[in-house]
Amino acid sequence: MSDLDPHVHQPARLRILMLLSGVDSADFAFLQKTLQLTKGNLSSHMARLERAGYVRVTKAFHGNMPNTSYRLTRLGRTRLAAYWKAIDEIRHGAE
Amino acid sequence: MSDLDPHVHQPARLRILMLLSGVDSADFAFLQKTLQLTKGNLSSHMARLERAGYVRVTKAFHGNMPNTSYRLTRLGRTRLAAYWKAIDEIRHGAE
DNA sequence: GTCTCTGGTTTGTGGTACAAACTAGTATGC
DNA sequence: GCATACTAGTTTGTACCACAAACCAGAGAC
Repeated sequence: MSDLDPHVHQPARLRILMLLSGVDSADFAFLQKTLQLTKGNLSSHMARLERAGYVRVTKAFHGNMPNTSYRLTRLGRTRLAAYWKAIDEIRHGAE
Repeated sequence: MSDLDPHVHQPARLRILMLLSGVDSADFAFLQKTLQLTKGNLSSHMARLERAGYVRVTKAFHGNMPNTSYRLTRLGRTRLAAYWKAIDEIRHGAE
């Protein structure tokens, strides 16, 4: 009975992870705009995902402007897949 | 973008609702045993689901022993279905 | 200069999941 | 009958966490 990873099982983070799983990399502004999260909220979710090792953060400057971008790690990808598997088990009664 | 109902989007409650969706009615002891929750935890989840109108509680006596049983309401059933729909949207990028 | 905008992080608060402690009553020794 | 243990739950306390508001720092506009 594989349990639902609490890092993934949270609406905002699930969306973040799904988005990242399709784009190779995305920056803070893009994530905030597409997911409609407040900056503070997004910031703390990303910090959490980073601490958990699910995303890698890259801070750089575009011209003079700071820019933070995120990419899913292999671990993050694995855990996301495992999450969907666990969801399917709950949904379809697998053991 | 239908959001994930927080009453449903919680591991224990999701399991409870899925279990109830398949059995017409189940009592406290059965839920506790099959879902491996502590009594306190199960009690508060059920109280929450009742307050939300997702389950109906029936208290009765079996012989001399008190017995509390739960059944999914129509609302609960609807919301559970909506939850899976919302999950699918996140999973498959529907709008 | 100073005002405002971009790009975030830190802080405070309210809500909540959880288990431990408790309550209420029932069966079981002895 | 009196205590001991078990059934069937509920209440309470704690620790965590999601969220937004407030904050910080630099950049461009005027």
